[in-house]
Amino acid sequence: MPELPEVETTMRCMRSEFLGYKISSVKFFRKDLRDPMPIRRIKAVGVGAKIEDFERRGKYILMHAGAHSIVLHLGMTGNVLARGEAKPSQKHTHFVWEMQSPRKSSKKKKYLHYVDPRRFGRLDILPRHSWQEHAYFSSMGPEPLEARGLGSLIHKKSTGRKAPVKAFLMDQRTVVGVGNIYACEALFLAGIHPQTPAGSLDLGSYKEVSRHIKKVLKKAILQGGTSFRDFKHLDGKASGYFQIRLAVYNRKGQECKSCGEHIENVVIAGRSSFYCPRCQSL
DNA sequence: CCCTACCCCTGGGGGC
DNA sequence: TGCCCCCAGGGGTAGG
Repeated sequence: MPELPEVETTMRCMRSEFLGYKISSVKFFRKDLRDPMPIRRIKAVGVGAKIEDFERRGKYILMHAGAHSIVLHLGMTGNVLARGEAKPSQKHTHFVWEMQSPRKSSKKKKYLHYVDPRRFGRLDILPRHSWQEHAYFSSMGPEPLEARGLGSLIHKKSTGRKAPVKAFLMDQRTVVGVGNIYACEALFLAGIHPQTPAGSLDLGSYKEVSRHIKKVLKKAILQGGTSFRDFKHLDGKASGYFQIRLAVYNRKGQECKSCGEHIENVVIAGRSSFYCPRCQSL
């Protein structure tokens, strides 16, 4: 599971591999991920379509092709591979699409493999002209790296909210793309305790959190996305190599890099949350 | 509406 | 070596 940086990295890799390619045939090895996959529609209108544009919105990847947009979400363990052969290279490969180069001279086939052990991912196909109106997207918050005045936007939404600020930030209606890792990291950098009621923070605090959200996401994108076990680049190599130095996430009991205090762990809205009790006092 | 608990699923790691 | 329990980057839904 990728958060925004991993999804962005995957989308960019897909674009560089497959932009302008036609989906020439598809093979599915099961019928559902988290939901049933629209296999008939993919076969009916996806096969033969040329992918003219790639885009990321929140944690979704969009492949725009003709009158349709193919939507892919990687869930927690989804992964896209670009390979030279159709044969699945690993367990939990759920579909393989044959991709045909737009250049006549290139007769070498490429194959898009989708691998997802936990199958929390999602595949759908929507009308291209109205994809943004679909429930996946219609209530999404702003893109953190594009929105202007992000701190003010978030602060405005926080009015009256009693939920912990960390849960509030991870809600995709507040702002998209912030998952468990980067929510912990951004709150640490901003010196805010993750259990602080969202509505009790002032504009200045939200400006500061927003600044750190952007900083952390940008840095992760530059490094190809943070990851632990499942996120890989399209060539199948693990990107742990690029792993970002995390200040608090997954560092329970270890020393805070800023003050030396031990990092603590608490469950907030069902998600494991890490913070420094001295740097992030309530 | 707001908020939390629970669920979907497989696999890895630690304790015994 | 094996078993068992806990945990994991997301997000939808049910129910208080």
